[in-house]
Amino acid sequence: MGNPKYHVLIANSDTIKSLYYNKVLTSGEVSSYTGKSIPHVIKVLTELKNKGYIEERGLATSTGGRKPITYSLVAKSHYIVSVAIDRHSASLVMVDMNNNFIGEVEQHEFDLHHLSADNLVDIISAFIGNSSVAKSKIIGLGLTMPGFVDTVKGINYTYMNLRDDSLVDFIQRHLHLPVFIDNDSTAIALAEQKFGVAANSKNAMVLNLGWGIGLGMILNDQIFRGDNGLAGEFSHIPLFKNGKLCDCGKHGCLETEASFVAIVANAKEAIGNGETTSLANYPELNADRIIEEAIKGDRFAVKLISEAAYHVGEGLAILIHLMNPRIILLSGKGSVVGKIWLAPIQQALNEHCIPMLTSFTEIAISDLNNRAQLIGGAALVIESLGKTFQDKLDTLKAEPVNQIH
Amino acid sequence: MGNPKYHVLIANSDTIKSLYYNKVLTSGEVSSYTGKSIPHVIKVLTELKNKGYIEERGLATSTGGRKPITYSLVAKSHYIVSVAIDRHSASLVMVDMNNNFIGEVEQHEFDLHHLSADNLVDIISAFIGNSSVAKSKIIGLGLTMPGFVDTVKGINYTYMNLRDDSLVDFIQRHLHLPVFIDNDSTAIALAEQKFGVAANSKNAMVLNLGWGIGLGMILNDQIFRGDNGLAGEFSHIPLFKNGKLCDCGKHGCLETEASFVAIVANAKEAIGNGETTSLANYPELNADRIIEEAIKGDRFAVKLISEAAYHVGEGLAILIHLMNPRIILLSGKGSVVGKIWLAPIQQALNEHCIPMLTSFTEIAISDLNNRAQLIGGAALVIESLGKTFQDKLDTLKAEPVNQIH
DNA sequence: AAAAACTTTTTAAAATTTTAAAAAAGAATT
DNA sequence: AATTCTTTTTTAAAATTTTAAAAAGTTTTT
Repeated sequence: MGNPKYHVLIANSDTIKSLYYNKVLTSGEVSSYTGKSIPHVIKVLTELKNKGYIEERGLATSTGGRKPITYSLVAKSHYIVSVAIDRHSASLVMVDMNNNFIGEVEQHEFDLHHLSADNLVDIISAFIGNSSVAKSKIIGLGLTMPGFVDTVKGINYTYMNLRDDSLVDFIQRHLHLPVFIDNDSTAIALAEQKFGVAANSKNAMVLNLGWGIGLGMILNDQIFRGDNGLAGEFSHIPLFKNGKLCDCGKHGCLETEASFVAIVANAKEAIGNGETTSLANYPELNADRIIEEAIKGDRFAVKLISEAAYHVGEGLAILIHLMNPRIILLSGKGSVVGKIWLAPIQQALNEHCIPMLTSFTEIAISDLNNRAQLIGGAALVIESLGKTFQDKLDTLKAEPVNQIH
Repeated sequence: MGNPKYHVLIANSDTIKSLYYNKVLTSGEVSSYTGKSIPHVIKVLTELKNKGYIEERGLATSTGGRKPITYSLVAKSHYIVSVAIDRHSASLVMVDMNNNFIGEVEQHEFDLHHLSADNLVDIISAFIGNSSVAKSKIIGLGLTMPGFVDTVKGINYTYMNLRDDSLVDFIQRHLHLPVFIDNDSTAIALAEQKFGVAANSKNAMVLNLGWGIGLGMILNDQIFRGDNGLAGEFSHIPLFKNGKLCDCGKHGCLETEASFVAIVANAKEAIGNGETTSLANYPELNADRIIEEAIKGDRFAVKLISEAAYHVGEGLAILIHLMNPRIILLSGKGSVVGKIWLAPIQQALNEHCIPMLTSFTEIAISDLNNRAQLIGGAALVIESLGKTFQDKLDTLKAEPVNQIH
């Protein structure tokens, strides 16, 4: 069964993680991240260096003493495949051990409802085959997508639900690679926690402003997924008595007033009533077009987003009362026009929150934007190094992973 | 500085905690709770036994092998003072190391808005003085109360806010005991996690059904307090467009429809309109009277609670979408009539939740009832053993705790 | 009743990890 | 330029903790 790279990565997972998330660290810094003593950390670093996993990166500056040696992971020693799926497309990218994207992000368009697990395996297989990276250097695949995802069982109850089989097991069998799955919004939160604006926040709410409004949560420095991985259904909290039917079958979900689902519906209705806007020029409207026109300055597009933003703020007021987060971070594709969301959200919070609570919570805009989900998918694989990864290899003993190499 | 009892308790805090929460354990069980090997655990247990902290409790049964020795904490080796405050009273009790209440629970009535820190110190001081327990055997005091509580700074922003001083530091200086403070609902959640129905739930929402509706959260097996200890303001989530003014200054809080605040207001209004109910016999109505009459079977009292319960259910529907808890536990004084709350809550969830989510969440009723907060206060002291306790002793070095002994 | 099977406890050796002190390297000060 | 101070790295000893094997105690089976 044994591929030695896994043993080394798993046995030293805390050190590997700290270097992956921080790029360049001194032995002292690794010591504080891992909670181990410096002599011990230096022993581990030396061993990892000798095995080719990490390399020295020169001396750091000092304020009056010996300059510390810095270390980082050897970027091209291993790779991770990140597959980010949304309701209408998949993005695939190869990520190296310094969290760099290798080559172009590959895009595929489809309707997620009609995507089969076979289709997906073919897409990923071809991507890996066409890449410049030897398959033996790939340590795993991070698959992130909307829906009710059980990360432990490897099942997405909403999409590609295989009944008798787990989606993750299915893909693993065909690709002979360890595969890890997570919800798209959770992946975005993970990316923001490790590489984004939420990096130093013990408690953060990360909004995925997309077709719906996803929510990824960082609580007590941990990603929170709920008891079955189904937490963060912000889009479907029952908030309005508007009678509007939601995709989920209920009425009055936040999504019916506050997401691009609502924005597009409102746009179409207003255009039908003769609203003068550049949006009227498009035969078919979607989130991307409205975002584009809002950036160009179309007043009506901005107004539509602002109205939705106020309703998002009403939902966030609830969230703040319940969770008392350090930061609420606007991320996902809609955050490209983050500034438009900001003022109405703040307005809603002023009206609906206890002032003491809002005073402790900052509202911020992501700088990872549409790369967040892909970064999160790769981080998901790194994050699972350690016990989760070992358990996966153990369960795959009978049917070994990576036997092709 | 040193009182040796603290050193032993702190150095072996994981073992002490596992025994306090589980009463009687074998070495193997302590090993799995603490994550240490059996030879190591046995060494620790032997040492604690020799020092008089724990004792053997005979052999446990076996299904075909050597019977394991069981251990528990020596009940009378040390004590904890638990002080549970609500809006109108304080309860004090002495708790031994087996989580037994020693002597009677002492009650004091007041309006919390008019209680000063000096008053409180006097009450606690007299209670300790009148108790049968030697002060040197008391390891600490757990103070639990409503309001915005910062457990780290030891401040309650809502009540007894001393401006230039922290409430906890103030009490410590006067009692010469380590003091730990927490929000009432959080304490109840802690009690339910360690000794109640939520004991085996990784994720639990514990409702404190009282004058307001408090919420204590257990997430990923940890008590969650938010970034500043202000999480769980379930009572004040803005949910209704009813225009009703809430104590907090906002309109339409959950509390305005779903708590005993609302129940009492609705009762008074209906009685004014001639409603026939045994509640009409009371000159002054409060939560306790309505609960009493509901238990006796007064139909109107039951109807009032049921209406409030439905609105609580509307709030819980939001909570389930956000948190995907394993269990929602009805606790606090209102849970004495838990069955009355249950059906309307379930009804609201059926109407407002995605069925997949409700299928994973159980609604249950506490069996700790009004003892929960006191148990939680004592558990708070035990839970802080380890780093938190050590930090407290360190900051008190200059002004030593327990120097009186 | 003796043997076998099983579980817990004890013992001893091995490993991991930390502490403390010394050495090395660089910056600041005289 | 030499000295002093600071920080990092290395070394060696001490401690903690685990692993593996043996011993002890109970129950089940023969």
